[in-house]
Amino acid sequence: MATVARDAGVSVATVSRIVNGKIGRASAETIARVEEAIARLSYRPNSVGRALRHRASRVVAMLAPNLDNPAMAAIAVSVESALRDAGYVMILCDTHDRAELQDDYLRAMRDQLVAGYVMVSAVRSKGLEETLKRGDPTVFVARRNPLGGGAYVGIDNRQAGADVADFLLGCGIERPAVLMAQQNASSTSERAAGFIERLVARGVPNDAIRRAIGPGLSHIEIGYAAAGMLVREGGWPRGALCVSDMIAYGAYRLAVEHGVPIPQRCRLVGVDGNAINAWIAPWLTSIRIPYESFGGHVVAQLQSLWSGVSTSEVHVAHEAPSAWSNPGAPARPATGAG
Amino acid sequence: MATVARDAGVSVATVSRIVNGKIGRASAETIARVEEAIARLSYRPNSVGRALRHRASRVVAMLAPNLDNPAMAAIAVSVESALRDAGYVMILCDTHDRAELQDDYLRAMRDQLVAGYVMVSAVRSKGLEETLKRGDPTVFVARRNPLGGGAYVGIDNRQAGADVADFLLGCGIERPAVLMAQQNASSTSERAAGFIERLVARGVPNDAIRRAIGPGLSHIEIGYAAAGMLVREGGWPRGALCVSDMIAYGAYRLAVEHGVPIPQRCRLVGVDGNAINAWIAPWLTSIRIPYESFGGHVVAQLQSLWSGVSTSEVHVAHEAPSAWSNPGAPARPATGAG
DNA sequence: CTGAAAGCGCTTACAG
DNA sequence: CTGAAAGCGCTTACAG
Repeated sequence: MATVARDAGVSVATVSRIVNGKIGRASAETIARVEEAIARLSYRPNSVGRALRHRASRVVAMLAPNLDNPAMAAIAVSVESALRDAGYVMILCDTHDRAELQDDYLRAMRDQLVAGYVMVSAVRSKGLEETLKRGDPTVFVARRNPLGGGAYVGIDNRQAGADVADFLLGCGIERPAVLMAQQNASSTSERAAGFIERLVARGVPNDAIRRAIGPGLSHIEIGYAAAGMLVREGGWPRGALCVSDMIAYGAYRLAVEHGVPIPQRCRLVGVDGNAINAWIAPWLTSIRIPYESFGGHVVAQLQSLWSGVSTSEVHVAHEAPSAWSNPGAPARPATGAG
Repeated sequence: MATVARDAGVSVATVSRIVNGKIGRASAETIARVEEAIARLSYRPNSVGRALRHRASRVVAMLAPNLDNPAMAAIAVSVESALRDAGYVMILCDTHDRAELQDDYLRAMRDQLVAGYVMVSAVRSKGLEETLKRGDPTVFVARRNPLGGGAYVGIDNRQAGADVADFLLGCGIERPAVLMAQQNASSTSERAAGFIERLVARGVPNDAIRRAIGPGLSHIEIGYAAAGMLVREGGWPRGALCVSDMIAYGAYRLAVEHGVPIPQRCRLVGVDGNAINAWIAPWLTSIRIPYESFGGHVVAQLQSLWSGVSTSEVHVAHEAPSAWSNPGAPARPATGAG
């Protein structure tokens, strides 16, 4: 910047103003000279100097568990792209769903003077509490703030669960089961709750709804284990809600091992609608969550926080349960007929 | 830091030295006092101030196309974790395989004073040329430097292709085909080349090897399209190399639509060995690339570059073609018997 | 309309 | 063994 200033015969203050578009009645001639110097020297403002001065960078931290999950990857892609359009870049932190790692990252990100935090499926932790208390701009995605309150982007999980209940009942499956995780996140437990509530409301006896709860953190293994428990304690159900697509994948593997045809013998309904399903999981019905639209909402929430506007939860609409459809064609909503 | 200094009754220079462990014969008493102050005030050094002074941050930029590809996600996870262990954080830039976006990011990352670049499947571009000319620490992953030279981490793609040729021949499939992408990356074109070379070397007439080349950027759609071309021009082959798992997924979809049983009627062999295959793609044989080990190699390469040591290419060993195996159990290498 | 100066948080020769 | 001072690249009240 000093070089540009010298080259253009002005002060660095002037260069700074012009670079930042703060040209309240600046002389057109000066502007031209400076811009010419900038171009000639191919000068680019240094983000770090700027960040130090502002005490905030144009970097946003995204903390997420396991990118291995296609749903997480989809969120990351979407948020990254939306941030970029808004002039920010994203540091990706893989927390593996572990509180200590989350806190390590939270600290490291603070040292980076990040402009905000995107917490995907955050877990409760000391550091999260402090971040929130400090008032740092934070938006929660997919899983609500475990400490309550705060900006949030996600679907109405209870409704999604209810939709699956309606769908399975509509398929003539009168005693569907539910496969879920032991470590309960708000999102998946709400799906299960909404599912069960609706079944009960429609006349299914509460104790006729079989619940299988798999241990661990990996949803795919949870699905495999939960399906195993379910089958051991009473055979394959005719249909089941898997609270995430990954859980459905795990259950599928067991079905293949048992030679149980899916979906003919047991209809599995997942939640996420991973893009890959349309290619290699013709057997899966899933509630699609439009993760590709999450980025825009997350950035809007952040911008509200930055400008001091209070934010509320954003509920993105999910889609009806649907299965296999033609590539390129719009998703074919499954009719109740199964 | 000034606060800590005041609190401990020393200068900021002293605090800085102690924070950075530069305690050449420092008085133990001073150290204790400073550390106590640091703890009391829960002081943490500011990365941005540090970066400005050093003119280099502890941030590494990773530029990758489409995280939607599980292989890319696996690389991102691995690199992120290895960087973290080395005290760095990772900015993730999704280039969508487009040169202009890659250049935008390269510029933005330079402004961030990133310590290095991890280019996953980079494309040739002006900005890449400049970055390299400038001598910025850069390591290429999966796809070689399109401009030649440079640090690289990946498998021996030619050998992988040859292995698939041996495998298919060993299955008694005498006229296997190959499905590949039009936009040729070094990695996938080397796989195809190694495959064909080996087939020819083992007596398959060159013009008996059917090659299907799909257009576009999305490997899954490339696979679908390429399979379509292949089938239209001579029916389903008895076996094929798909130069990536995603391409195999695309081909699989067409097979399902055609009612062609995979692998009985047509054995598909992919490359990547995505973790998900073991759960929902029992029909796929794949060469597994141990992406989980890439992070360590990438960081080692970067550290060499930082310390001015010249680096060479790192070739990670891939695994033999294998299919469906028990979860938790070691991958069962497929025998030639099919 | 523009410049001089202070300061964001840190590090590092240079003195002492 | 430790401190005063300069400087990394930028922004912004304050003067003029």
